[in-house]
Amino acid sequence: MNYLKLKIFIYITNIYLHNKIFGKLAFESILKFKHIGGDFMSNIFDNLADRGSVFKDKQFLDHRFLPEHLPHRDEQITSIAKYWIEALNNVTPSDVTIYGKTGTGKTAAAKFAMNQLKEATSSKDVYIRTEYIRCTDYTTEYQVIAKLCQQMGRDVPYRGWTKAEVVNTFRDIFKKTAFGKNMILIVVLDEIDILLKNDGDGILYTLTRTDNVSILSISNYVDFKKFIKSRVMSSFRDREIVFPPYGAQQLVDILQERSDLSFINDSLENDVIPLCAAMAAKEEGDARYALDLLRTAGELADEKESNIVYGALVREAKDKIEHNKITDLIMTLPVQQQRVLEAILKLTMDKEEITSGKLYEMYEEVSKGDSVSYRRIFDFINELEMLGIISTNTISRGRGKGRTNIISLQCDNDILEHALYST
DNA sequence: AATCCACAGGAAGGCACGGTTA
DNA sequence: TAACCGTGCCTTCCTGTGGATT
Repeated sequence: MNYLKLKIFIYITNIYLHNKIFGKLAFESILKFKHIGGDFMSNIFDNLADRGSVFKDKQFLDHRFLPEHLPHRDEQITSIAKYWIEALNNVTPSDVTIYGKTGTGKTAAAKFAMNQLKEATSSKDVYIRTEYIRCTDYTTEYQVIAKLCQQMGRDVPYRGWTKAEVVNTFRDIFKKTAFGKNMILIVVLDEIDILLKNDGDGILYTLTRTDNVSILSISNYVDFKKFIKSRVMSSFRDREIVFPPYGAQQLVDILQERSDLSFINDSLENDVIPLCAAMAAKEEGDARYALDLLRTAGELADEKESNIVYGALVREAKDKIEHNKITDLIMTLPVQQQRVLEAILKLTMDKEEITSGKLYEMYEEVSKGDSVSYRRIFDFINELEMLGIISTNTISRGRGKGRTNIISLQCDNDILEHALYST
């Protein structure tokens, strides 16, 4: 195992050095060439930039871009504001939970509300702080609290201290605030389900038991509360706000607004936006996906040196996005999980029905001695299912035949094969 | 209704690694 | 330096369970 890690390290080091040496050489030669050539050759970046584009400014199509106005989310934002308004009267607001599938504007709405609150605070005599934390980046209680301390100006190492020390440092912030006023802290925990699944409900226990802290949790799943034990649940009395998926017409409105900002006038054919909206509406009203489609279609138009975006490009963009999404996902998976996929792929090609037991046999064969336990593979299977690469169906075949999972691939064989063996 | 298989899946703990503190 | 601590990755051990068959 250590040997393997060493090998990977050497491999990465080689790539790094290779890039460093040859990358530098190539870069220098370009510089030199330009110097010698004078007017003969202009800068390569200018050349690329000079080529026509359907875009004015792509950044508005990024799902992270926060527009000044969020279409069709007024109701939800108002709900958040109704709870948070307490803070302006120097009362800690109640905890709020936001549910909704991906791309329903949860994060945008929360950030929007944060900004609005900040504006409202400036004219009032209160001290309110809002902190946003994405739980995919900070996956344990320790990390979240440490991050909160850091954002509020306390130097906390990201390892080495006990949990209690960090929590005490965090609580200490509330004791001495600069202005002699007590501070109200609103913590936005985005994708909290990941944190709870990973590290249990300790974070909620700590935060709910700290005075003047209000939590806004954002979750993709309605049932994330199953991770919260009753001792914590009793002090986490939250108000729930649901973000329904966008309908096709609502997506059209969103896309229209963004495309006016990002595309050159008249570069979109009439059917492009409705098509993106319809496709994304099928994907559970995912606005992020709709924006991706539109941007990728535009990029394809640039690639083909077309000065308009037309319907067929949207369909092409769809394939490209799917393909890239799966390939990226698989290539960044840990080695053992890739082996599980390899085993599933082999069994699929043999047209065998894949049960957990059979899969483990094949996995052991694939990994040639360097294998992990069955229990571990079982967790991998669940993780792969969460990622949507495979699907499982638990069935029971009765006396003498037992209960098992039937596993099947959810993505195209060829894409998987390509992604697995190209690394 | 009882039975029984092949697992599912929870709990707990080991270990290496990278960090801090005294 | 030794003694701690959090964390990711993994194993071991264990109990729970759906439903066709008996």
